[in-house]
This record gives sequence, C-alpha cells and structure tokens, in this order.
Amino acid sequence: MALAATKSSRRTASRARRRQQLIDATMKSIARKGMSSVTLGDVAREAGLSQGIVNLHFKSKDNLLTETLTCLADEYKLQFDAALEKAGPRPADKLRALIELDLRPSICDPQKIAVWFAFWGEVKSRPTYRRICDQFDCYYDEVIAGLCEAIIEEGKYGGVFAEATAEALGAMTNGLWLSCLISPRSWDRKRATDAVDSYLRGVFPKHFPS
Amino acid sequence: MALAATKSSRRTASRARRRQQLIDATMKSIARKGMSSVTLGDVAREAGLSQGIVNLHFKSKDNLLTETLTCLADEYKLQFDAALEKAGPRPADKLRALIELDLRPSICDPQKIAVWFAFWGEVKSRPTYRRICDQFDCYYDEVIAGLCEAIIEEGKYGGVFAEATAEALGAMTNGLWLSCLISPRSWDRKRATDAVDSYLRGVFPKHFPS
Amino acid sequence: MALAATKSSRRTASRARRRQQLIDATMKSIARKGMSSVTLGDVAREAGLSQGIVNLHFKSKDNLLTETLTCLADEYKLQFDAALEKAGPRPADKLRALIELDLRPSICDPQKIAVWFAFWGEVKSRPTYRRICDQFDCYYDEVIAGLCEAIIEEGKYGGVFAEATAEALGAMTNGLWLSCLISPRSWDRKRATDAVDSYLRGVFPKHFPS
Amino acid sequence: MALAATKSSRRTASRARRRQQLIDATMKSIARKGMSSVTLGDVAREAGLSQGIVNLHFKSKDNLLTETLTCLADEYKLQFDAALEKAGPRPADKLRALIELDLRPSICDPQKIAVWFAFWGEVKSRPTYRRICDQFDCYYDEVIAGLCEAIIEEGKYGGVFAEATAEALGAMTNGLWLSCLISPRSWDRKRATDAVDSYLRGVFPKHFPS
DNA sequence: AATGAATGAGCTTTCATTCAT
DNA sequence: TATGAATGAAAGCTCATTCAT
Repeated sequence: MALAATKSSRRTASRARRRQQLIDATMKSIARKGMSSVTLGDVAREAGLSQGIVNLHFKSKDNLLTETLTCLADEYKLQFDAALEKAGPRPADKLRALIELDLRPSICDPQKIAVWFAFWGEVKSRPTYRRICDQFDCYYDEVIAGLCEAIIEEGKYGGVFAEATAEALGAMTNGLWLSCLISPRSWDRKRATDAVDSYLRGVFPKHFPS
Repeated sequence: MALAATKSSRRTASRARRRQQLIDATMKSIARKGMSSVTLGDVAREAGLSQGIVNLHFKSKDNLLTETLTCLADEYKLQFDAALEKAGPRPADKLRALIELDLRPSICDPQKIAVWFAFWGEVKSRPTYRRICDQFDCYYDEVIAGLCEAIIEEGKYGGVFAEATAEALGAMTNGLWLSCLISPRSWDRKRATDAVDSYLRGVFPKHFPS
Repeated sequence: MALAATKSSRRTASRARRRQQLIDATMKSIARKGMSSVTLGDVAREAGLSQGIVNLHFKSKDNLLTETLTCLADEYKLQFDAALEKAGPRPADKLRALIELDLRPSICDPQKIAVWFAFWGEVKSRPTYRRICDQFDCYYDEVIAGLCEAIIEEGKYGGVFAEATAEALGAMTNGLWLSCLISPRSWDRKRATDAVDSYLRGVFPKHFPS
Repeated sequence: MALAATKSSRRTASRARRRQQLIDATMKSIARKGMSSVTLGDVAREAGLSQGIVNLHFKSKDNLLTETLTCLADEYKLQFDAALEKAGPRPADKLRALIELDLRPSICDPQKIAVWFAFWGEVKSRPTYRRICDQFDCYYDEVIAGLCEAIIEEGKYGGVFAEATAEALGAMTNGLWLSCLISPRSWDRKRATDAVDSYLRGVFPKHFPS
C-alpha cells in the first residue's frame, strides 16, 4: 500500500504538485549549495526524481529559478496578507503583527533568508529578478506606509513622514535578516525585536510605549 | 645588490598592482554578470589581460573571490576609519559621519552594492565568506555601539540600549542598500538619509533635533 | 467467431492504417527538419498523436525509419509498375513513360525528394538502408536495361549498350532530382525533360526524333 | 625529436592547420557514422584531440558543419579549376577532363561521396547548406555550359542546347555518384565513363567519336 | 611574468524509451 | 490501443585549470 502510494506519487503526481515539489527542492538546494553552484542535478536529487525532470516541467533552469523567486514572493505575500487580516483592527496592532511576521521563524529562518539573498545577489545582472522584487517591495511599502499614515493621524505625530518611516522599517527588517544570515549563532529573535521596537518607540511613543 | 633589491621591490609592487587590477576587474564583472555567471574569462577580458592570468596570480577562482571580498571589506574599513577620525570629537558627530558614509556615493553606488549582495548571497553555503563578513560586522557594531553608549551617557537617555541601537542602525543602512539595488531609479539619497534621521531623532532627540 | 474475425480484421486494418499514418508523418517530418534533427516527438505531433505512439507501433526509431524507407521504395515501385503496364506495348513508349514518371509531380516533388536524399545521406553508415536502395536500384536498372535492349534490337543501334544506357538514364533522373532539391526556385520540369530528351535523341534517334 | 614534433603539433599547431585538421576529421566521421549520428566526440577522437576542441575552434557544431561543407566545395572547385587549366585548349578536351575529374578516385571515392550526400540529405531543412550547394552548382553549370556552347559552335550541332546539355551532364555525374554510394561493390569506373560517353557520343558525335 | 591553445570534468538540455493509467 | 509523465543516457557546450612558448 505504502509502496503503491510511493509509486503513484513518483510517476503520476499532478502537474501543479510536481512543480511545487521541484520549487521546494530548488530552494533547499540553493540554500545548501548557493546560487552559483546549484545544479539541476542537485534539484532533481533533492526531489528524489531523475535528471531530466526539471526541463520536463520548467523547460529551462532559468525558468525554474524565476518561478522559484515568484513562488518565494507569493508565499511571503500570502502570510503577509493573512497576518494583516488576522491582527486586530487598530493600525498599530497591524503594524506590529507585520513586523513580528518578518522576524517569526516561519519567515525568518536561515534557509529562507539564504534564498532571498541568493536572488538579491543576482538582481543587478538579472532584470527579471529585479522586477519581481521591486513589484513585491512596492506592495510592502505601500501597506506599511498606509498603516503609518493612520498611526500618525491617530497620534497627531508632527514631523513624522509615513513613507520615510515605512522605508526605514522595511530596511530594518531586511537588514536584520542579513544579520541572521551572517551571524546565525549569535542572532537572537528577541534582540532583533528590541531593535525594531527601539525605533517604533522613538517615532510613535504613544502607540508603542516602553 | 641594490639593483637586485630595486628589481625585487619593483616586481613586488607590480605584482601587487596586478592583483589589485584583477580584483577591480572581478568586482566590475560580478556587478555586470552576477556571481553565478561570472567567469575567469570575463575577469581577464575586463582587465584587458589574457585567459590564464588569474590562475597565475591567484592560483584559483575560489581564491580570487575570497580575496575580492576581503579587499571589499578592507576598502570599506579604510573609509570607515578615516571618517571616524576626520569627524569632530563629539560622538554624535562621529555617528552621523559614519551613517553618511554608508549613503555616500563612493560607498553606496549600485555597482559596489551589487558586489556586496553577490557575496552575501553565497554566505550560507560558503563558511569562508560568512566568516569574513561576520568579522567585519562585529567591528562595525562594536564601534557604533561604543558611540551610542557615549551618546546615551551624555544625554542620559533611559531605556535606550546601545547594542540594540547599533544593530538597528546597521540593519537599516544595509536595508537601504537593498532598496538602492532593487529600485535604483526611484532610490534617493535624501530620502534614505531622512529614514535614518527619523530613527536618530526618535532615540536621541537631544543630539539629533528635528 | 464471425464477430471475432471481424474485430480482428478491423483491428488489423486499423493497425495498418495507424502505421501508414505514422510513416507519412515521418516523411513530412524528415522533409521539414532533416534526418539529423527529426525526433519521435516531431513525428507524433505531425500525426496528431501522443509521445509514446511510435514505440508502440514500431518498437524503435530505427525500425520506423527502415520501414519508412521500405514504404518509400514500395510506393515508388507501385507507380513504376503501373506506369509500365499502362504505357503502350512499344518499348520506347514504356521507356518514355518511366522517364516521365520520374519527373512527374507525384514523384518529383521537393518533399519526397528530400526524403530520398535524407536516406541516401545515411547509406554509407547504414548497411540496411544501402541494401534496400540497392535492391530497388537493381530492379529499376533491370527493367530499363530490358527496354533499352528491345529498342536497340528494334533500331539495330550498333555500339549502344543497354546496360550503360540504363545506368546513364537512372543516373540522370537522380541527378535531376538533386537539382530540384538544391535549386527548387529555378528548377523547371520542362527543362529537366529536355535534358533527358537530349540524351534519348542522341542514343535512339529513330525512336526519339527531334 | 619525433616526440617533440608530436607534442608541438598537439599543442601549438597554427590556427588554420588545426581547423583544417578538424574539418578533415569531420568528413571522416560523417562518412563513418552518418550525419545523424556523428558527434563532436567522434570528431575530436578522430582528430586525436580533446572533447572541447571543436567548440574552441568553431564555436558550435553547426558552424563546424557549415565550414566543412564550404571546405568540401572549395576543395572540389580547386581541382575543377586545375583540371580546366591543365586540359588542352580545345573545349572538347576540357569537357572530357572535367567529366573524368568527377569520376576520378580523388573525387569519386565512397567516403567523399558519402559526405556530399550527407549534406545534400539536409539541404531541404538547412537553407545555409542549400545556398552553398546552389552557388557551387551554378558555377559548375556555367562553366560546362560555356564549353558546350563552344563545342556546338565548332561542330555546328543544330538543335542541341548548351544549357540542357550541361544540366544533363551535371545530373549524370551526380547520379553516378549515387550508384557508387549505393552499390560500391559492383560500381565500376569504366562503366560509369562509358555511360557518360554514350551521352557525349550521342550529342556531339564529331567531337566524341565511338 | 604573460600568453592563449588545449584539456577534460561537469553542466544544461534533449530525446528514445518505458510504464502506470 | 493509447496516453503522457518519467527516466536516464548521451549530446553540445562551458570554463577552470594547465602548460608550452
């Protein structure tokens, strides 16, 4: 029975499922070997399938990588929107939820981060990657800036600009990911949260008291 | 004897110059083609030299890349230390100078940033790169934390922690580099500075008034 | 029993039809992509059927190609024999009919010719192809030589040898096919016929007057 | 000494010589394995060099094949022009010399012929090959037609057209090559010459008497 | 020190063939 | 009988590295 199931999944998994399986294997492989050394053989082995499988489903390595980045961004966006929804109605709560999301293990684990940085490392020479990341960042900034705007109005914070704040927050979380990548041993979720909090307390003292 | 010495030192000098020339060509090549596509042929062509030149001077590609990263970090550190020295004696001035350095064109230009991100993208799978970056980050954090500590004492800022602030500042500048990489068209030095300022004003209001 | 027989014969018929369909698709595919690039995928697509269909019906690509050549030769022979039969009883009329057949659109169209040449191009390295072509050529030469012999006797042409003439005629029509393949734009059926006629007039002036 | 020479030829043969060596190896390989099975590995092995050598000198397999065809045609043309030059001043002698050239072992050996047919087999699907062959054929036809024209004038042959005769002659020699390819055992240079002679005697009886 | 032709391992990709459905 | 996803061997091609000059 188990064998039958295995066999079945090996030869007749639905097209969409097989693609997802390969994308997952790609992320793992990139995290393990790095963008510059990862091969289609690595991906196939990681997926437990045969050499030719990637070209069968993605036509080319280039295409596989692009779709992997797209998937990575979509996956993030899904959690982002869910967190936005799930958080209480107050903008400050939503903002905090989004920040926490960025530092939560499901998003901020060294493997996922490694994949993000692997793609960012190629952005300069790959307009397609840049475009995908850019589009994604715009959405992120827009949402965060909207929340900041609301908070500023609520708290009547003078001299605080929503966009600059959103940019600062986005930059900070991305920068904290880098620390997690470079110093995974000494990196600490609590300390990272403190760092962001130090900023939020500074700009929105009424909404984020000590 | 004197002649021999001269010859030798000339050779040494020319050797060092050649290595630097190749490292510069490597950075340009990485920025143009990306870490995953750059070849020794690209580097040699960029330097206007012949195919085998890199192996002659660096023994291997791996070695060339490691030395390129080291050079990148050393170069940064040189400017960092110079900025620290040159700035006035007050910690706040030094801090501001260092932040400005990170956003100054000589450091924060898309090509240089692309190289940094190219290496960061490989950090997960290349312990050597990680170690170099880590060591460099420690130094950075230490210095910034020291300045923050001094500012905190001066301003008697309660509830502000030097290390968290240093980490936040470092993360923010790195994150702003990412924006510069992903949205080079819309990126703006002034806006980036504003973002950091919004933070500094928040945590150290007396030292960084609106 | 009757039903079974019917079924069986139906199956056989359908099987034969499918094979013919695939052979036709093979010829079209060879003409379009060339022997060295044609794939079983091309053939299947051309036939509007699925990937695995060729191996189902022909066991292997090699086999398909051999059967395609056989079919090509059989097809030719069928028309050849029909033309021989249909022509008047006089050897000269039969000879003329066979020559005309070789230059008639149904035989001498660029696509068919391309297939012949595709196989001839492989003859040197494929003994099986050579054998099939050889056998076919022998038959052709034999028939033509027989007709020439009869004409020579009728016309008492001294110093004309039937075999040499047959070989010359066969060579000429094949050579004219090559012109049709290489210069399809400038190729002209009338001019080709004239070329052969110039020969027939020369060797058999009484039977083929100007 | 011999070793040194070997070494030298292996690593530092001039660019042109290496290219010629590879083209020669390509012809041999095509003759042996056929256009559809020949690999760059075969060519390299035949030349006694390494895998990557072809791409080093010809950039791609496609390019190698095209240059091989060009070389084949150039080689032929060289001998053609030489034969034309070397033959006596009379057009009939020149014509006979050219015909003999086509049937001479140096041109009409099964290996060379196999290569010609290998390319002709791809002509339909490879415009580049077609163009090269076409250009070459035009030159051939032009020269032969010129000679025929002169012979016709000399002999006042009425009703004989130079172009048709040239086309017929060209077709015949190509067709005889096919016989040589398909029936190499039974093929006979003398008989082939007889076949052409039977034609020449027929159209130009005064110049080519029995 | 420098060149650049040559090597050959290893990559992406293609495709004949197999096989569960 | 027919499908088409999967396989895996083998192809073309790239490129780090070597080495004679």
